Amino acid sequence: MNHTKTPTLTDVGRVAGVSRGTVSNVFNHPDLVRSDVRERVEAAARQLGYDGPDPRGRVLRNGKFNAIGFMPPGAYAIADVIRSPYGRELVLGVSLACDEAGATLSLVNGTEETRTSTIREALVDGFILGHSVDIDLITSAQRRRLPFVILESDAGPDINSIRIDGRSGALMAVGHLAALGHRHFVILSIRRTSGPPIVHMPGKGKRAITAGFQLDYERLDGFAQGLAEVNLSIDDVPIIETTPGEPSAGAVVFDRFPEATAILTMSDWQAITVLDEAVRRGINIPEHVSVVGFDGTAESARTTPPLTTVAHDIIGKGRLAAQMVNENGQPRQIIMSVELVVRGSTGPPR
Amino acid sequence: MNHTKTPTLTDVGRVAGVSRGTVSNVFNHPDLVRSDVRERVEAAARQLGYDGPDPRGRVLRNGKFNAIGFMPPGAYAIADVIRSPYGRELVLGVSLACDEAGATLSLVNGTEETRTSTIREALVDGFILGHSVDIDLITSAQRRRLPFVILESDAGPDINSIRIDGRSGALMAVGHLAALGHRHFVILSIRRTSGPPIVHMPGKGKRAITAGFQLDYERLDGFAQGLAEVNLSIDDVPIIETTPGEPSAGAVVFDRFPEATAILTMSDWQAITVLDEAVRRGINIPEHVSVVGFDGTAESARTTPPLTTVAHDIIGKGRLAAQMVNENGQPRQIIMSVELVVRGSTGPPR
DNA sequence: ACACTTTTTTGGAGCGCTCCAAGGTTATTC
DNA sequence: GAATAACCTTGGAGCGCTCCAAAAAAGTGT
Repeated sequence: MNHTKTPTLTDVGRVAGVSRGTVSNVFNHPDLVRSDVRERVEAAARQLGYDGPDPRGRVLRNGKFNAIGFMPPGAYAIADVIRSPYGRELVLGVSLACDEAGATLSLVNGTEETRTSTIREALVDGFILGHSVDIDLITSAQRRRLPFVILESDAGPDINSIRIDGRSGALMAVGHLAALGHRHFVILSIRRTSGPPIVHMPGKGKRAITAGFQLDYERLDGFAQGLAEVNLSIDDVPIIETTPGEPSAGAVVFDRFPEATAILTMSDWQAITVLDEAVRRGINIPEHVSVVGFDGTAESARTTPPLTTVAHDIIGKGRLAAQMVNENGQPRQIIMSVELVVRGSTGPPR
Repeated sequence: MNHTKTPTLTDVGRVAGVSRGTVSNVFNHPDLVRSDVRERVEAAARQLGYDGPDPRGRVLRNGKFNAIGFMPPGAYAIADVIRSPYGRELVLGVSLACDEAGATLSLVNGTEETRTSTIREALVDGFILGHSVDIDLITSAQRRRLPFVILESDAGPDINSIRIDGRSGALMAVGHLAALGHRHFVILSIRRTSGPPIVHMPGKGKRAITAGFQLDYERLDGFAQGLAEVNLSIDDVPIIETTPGEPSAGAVVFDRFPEATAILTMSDWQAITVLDEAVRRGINIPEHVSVVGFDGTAESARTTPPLTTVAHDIIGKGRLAAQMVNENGQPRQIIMSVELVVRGSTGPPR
């Protein structure tokens, strides 16, 4: 146990008989320093156990952290992001871009209350904010005068955002199923609060939205439009609001709506839990019921049967988000296209 | 675009007619400040667009980042960690502990060359180092005088480490298969460099280890011991060194070693790729061949059939690692127990 | 050996903050 | 209304560093 305080540039300089500035140069601009001096300094550093300039001082002086922060939306924690097939693919993309830029990726958590102070205090040069329009968060981020990008929300022309064309995706999903002949749908929408699935029986008006994000409304809109195109009304379709990954989602669908032949979801994860429940019950997919996922995660290709899903380039989205933060240019609003990937989980109705 | 420089505590103080220290108190110890003064300061802050003390100054003054760093081992990048079922579960555990401690989780990348400088410069109060015994990295971390934990490597009594009892796990895996009657094994060991699977035909001596980590040797040892207990020699067992996730692993096994009835792996991910290949070929598991995974990831329970695997509490390990870093107490070496979870991927030989 | 150029080294300034001892103010008590 | 206690505010010190203008040293040419 060594209780002397950790050495600083000045200490090393004293031992080596040079000034603080020279020691700094040895570590940051070695070519500026005569080689014998450099060696003397290095020897002194070694002797003192000095391992290079303390990042704290450097950060204050340079004004940069060389890190970008990723903050999950709403009530989600980083752990939820990692658990989710979509979330981890997104983070993967971000991490790739950080890697390329030589930056660190900080995963910052924030409960509802601490969120804004986290934004204020995070040691980052910019932020990626998960799909959230929380106005407080945005003003907080703006105050900090750091570049940031919002995912899956359009916050106006002054704010960087990247989102997918979820409405078209939803439309394509319905179109595909309708073309196969389906008339009996169930929609799994995303519950943004914690708790068991909420079943919204057919009925008029805005249902299924306890506290939705923009992407939820868009997809629901797309579903509605797609249904309208085949002379069905979303008002006649049951909507189940469920947390992705919630294992009981499938059970609710099969128990409550046995007549449904097609299940529309808003995430692959939801679709996967439905598939899991189908296996448990010996229900054949797609013979008995068709299932469509959303996002096109890597997992969607590996299920049995592989999932038909509305895919987009999640990794690319994460990567682009990180690049936008790093570049810190004019605000852009990017809408990424989606693609219906038809695989084995959809077929004609029974 | 506002080109005046960002305001500081002093600026706010000047506008509010109080000292820098009082402004600091308003943000950090509001209870110490008379309420009318506090309001005046808050008004001034609002007017100037000051959003609280700059973290840069705070960090230098306080000496803490309130963050811990996670660095993947060897040549792996953060992206690889997130891709791997094991890795992401580990990070999940770390993130849970960080969340509890109100700390940020920094995912720090480092190529072979930049690794040590990354350690030197990362804005963290401590590190979790992936399963690696790289001595340079350890000295680097020690130099920085920050607490750190190494996973899956014992680096001596002065260094925090957490590892599982992989040898016993491997032993149990072999024991289980032998008890079922298996005599024809193939081992999938982990290739730590990139590239296609390397097949090591039966033969004496240390095979299958291009550049192994401690955990690789331990598990191989456990396999050897288990085989010896049923009068088999690991020297007679083919060993295939393969990167987890490498999709061709299964093909190599089935093509080259059709006589094998039991496949031992060192990770669930490897086992899962074998299962995938079996599906592709119409090979029934476990009727035709038994497969054992390693680690007991969440994924292992969801395969078809569910995977028999040597499980341990990965999330708990990540969480504990983060706690050890945060607590910064006496160095400890922790060995976590493993458990053989028998599921559907193992059965009697054909 | 001197003037001049080039290469190295120096140390002050300042990044923005929090701590803390000391001084100032207000409230309470007798 | 003075003495005492409780509460607030102040501003110097210092965290460790990098930048930069200027000084010093080394090199070059005549």
